[in-house]
Amino acid sequence: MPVTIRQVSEAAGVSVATVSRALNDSDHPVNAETKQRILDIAEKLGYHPNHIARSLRADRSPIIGIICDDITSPFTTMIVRGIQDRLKADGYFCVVINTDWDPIDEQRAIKDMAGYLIEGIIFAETFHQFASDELNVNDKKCVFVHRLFPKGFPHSVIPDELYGGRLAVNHLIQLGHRRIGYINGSEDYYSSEERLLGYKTILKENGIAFDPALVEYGHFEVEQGYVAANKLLELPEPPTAIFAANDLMALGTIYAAQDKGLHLSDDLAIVGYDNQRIATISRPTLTTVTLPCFEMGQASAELLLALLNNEATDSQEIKIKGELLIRESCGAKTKDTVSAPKKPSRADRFNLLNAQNDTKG
Amino acid sequence: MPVTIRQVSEAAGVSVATVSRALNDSDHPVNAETKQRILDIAEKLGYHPNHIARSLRADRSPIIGIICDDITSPFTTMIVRGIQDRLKADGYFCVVINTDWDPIDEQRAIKDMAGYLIEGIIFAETFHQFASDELNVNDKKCVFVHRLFPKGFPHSVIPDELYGGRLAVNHLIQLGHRRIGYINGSEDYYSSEERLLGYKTILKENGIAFDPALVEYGHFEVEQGYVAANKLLELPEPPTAIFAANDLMALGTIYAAQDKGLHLSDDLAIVGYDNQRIATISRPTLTTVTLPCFEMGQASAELLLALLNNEATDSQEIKIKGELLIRESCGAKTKDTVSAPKKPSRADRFNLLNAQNDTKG
DNA sequence: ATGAAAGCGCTAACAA
DNA sequence: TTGTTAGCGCTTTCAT
Repeated sequence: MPVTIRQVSEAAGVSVATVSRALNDSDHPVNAETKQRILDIAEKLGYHPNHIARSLRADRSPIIGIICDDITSPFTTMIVRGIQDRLKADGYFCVVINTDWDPIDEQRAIKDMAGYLIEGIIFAETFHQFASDELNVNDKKCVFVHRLFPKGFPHSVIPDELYGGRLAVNHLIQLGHRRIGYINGSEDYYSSEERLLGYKTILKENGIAFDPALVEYGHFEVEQGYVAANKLLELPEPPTAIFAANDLMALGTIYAAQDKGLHLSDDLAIVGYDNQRIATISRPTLTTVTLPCFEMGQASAELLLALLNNEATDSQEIKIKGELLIRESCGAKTKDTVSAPKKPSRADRFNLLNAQNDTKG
Repeated sequence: MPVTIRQVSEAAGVSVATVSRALNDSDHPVNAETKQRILDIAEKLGYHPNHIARSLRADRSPIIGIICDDITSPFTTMIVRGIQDRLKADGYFCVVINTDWDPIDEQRAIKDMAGYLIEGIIFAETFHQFASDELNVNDKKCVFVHRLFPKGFPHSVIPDELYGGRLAVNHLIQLGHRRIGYINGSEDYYSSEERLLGYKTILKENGIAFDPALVEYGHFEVEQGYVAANKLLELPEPPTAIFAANDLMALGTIYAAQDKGLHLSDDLAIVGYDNQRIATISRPTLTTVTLPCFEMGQASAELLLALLNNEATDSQEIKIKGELLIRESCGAKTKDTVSAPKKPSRADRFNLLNAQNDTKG
């Protein structure tokens, strides 16, 4: 049976109110000695506050809900981690619910969370926009990170796609390329439009004419990158560099170039996007623009905290910039290659020492 | 302001007790008509139960804690998803806490969770074993999935490593290979020992003598697979097939073979382990043994639920079997290659229809 | 079949 | 500076 505030009060010979005040650094004055004694006794008795009782009293609980379609998506995972890290610093728990793209599920999740007096909800990479009614009813504070933005919910965090497109293409231009192909993402995506805009503007700023023939589209899979790259490489005047809208299509581009007997990165330079694991282990390793998911998660948590404190009540759309990671695929100087031995992680080192019963595989 | 049971009772002209009974399908008899009326009114008023109040009363909350080192590790993510899915079916929320390999953090996490009247904790891939005191103090029910097993906590779920090793090597033997190299994981890991045992037993069962020269070790990185594969391929009598303890080292093996001008999979067959994303996009795609993380997560949730119902009180170590996925790297027949176009996921299809404001990238 | 009321652990308004 | 007490929303015992 857990120790309660009452038991502490009896042990200390004071009232529960005094104990509560001492334990919570209340504004209400408490004698310093008494306070210390209470703290000691609480410690000795192994007292833990009952958050449930506290929440019932306060009509709010230190839990934030994260609703996503599937935490298993690598981007979502990183966003969730960013949120958790930021909120942990403020003492919040995170409840994560997957909806598997089912708006009905999402509605139920919102209801359930409301029943738990959850203070706010972050929607992370959930690509549908039907659950708004439920949200309005329960008028929770909420933030949307990297997803569709329903009307009337003005607090969101997204990556700066235009900037990312500029970063990638600028790098190729700086390396001397003038004829640069672009394998864009699906045609009507926000990200695709923005990155294409970045591609166009940076070309223009460098006095390079935009050639529509150099733009292909794919839906973010290796094979589609392969097909698109083949089209580009078979143009009468093929590009000397290709920017792909994600690392998987960049890998498809590598395969296409290999099949044509091109030498990477002399005959063809490639820049990817996302900085997924594949970018660090492909041959050549991929120069790529990061999709700053962790930072986006942190920013969304930060924004939610501001909302909970009734700051930042006006509409806010925060854009997070990614960065360019230079690896081998453009031939630029780099130290980050597959043949460089990796420094073992903290976990690895621990495992090496304590692996007797270990099941890591 | 959320609707309470009191408001429903007033609207229905009955006592709160009756409402509570009606709402909870209580054993206590309630007039059928009255019950229906209460249900209707609750529905109309938009009543949601306040879980916090309910938990305070019941002295337990429908929340399960998941403690892991880092949810960002792909295996951990899948385990967590498996847990969530299984527990969702029973109406539990999951709170996920990352400890970043810090045992102090883990202890604090356990304390915090206890304060939330959490019913049980699942430790998923946390590779240290210091937090046991805290656990004992709070005597929560707990299950360990794919991690170190502290003494005295007998409920665990792990992959069947021996079986996995047998699966991989058996496949190679069936394809006619007699000289099979093995790039094992770090030497003192449980998984390494078990898989090596699988390798040895299946060889023996097929009348193939064990040759220690065919076994190398690496710490699960591409580069270490590359180095180990080179050693094996430079033996006086090199293997015709190599089994690598994870997909990354299998990729290193592909690179080593390529650098030696070997043709995959005619000159060298390769089997990996884990079925990570890379296995589906490498060239050749990797035949691999799955690490059944999702299923392990489900099983651990199942086990915890049994514990909470006071079933399964005796010691239990559940082993989950992976399966062999046949792709290109052994030359066995397969339909699963990189050039096969992928069927768009449900999410993808949705996005194609609703991508106006989409930020996917 | 229904209701009244106690009480889960805590905080805060009010009293002393 | 400390104590007393009401009450958060709910379930359940006891009474009717």
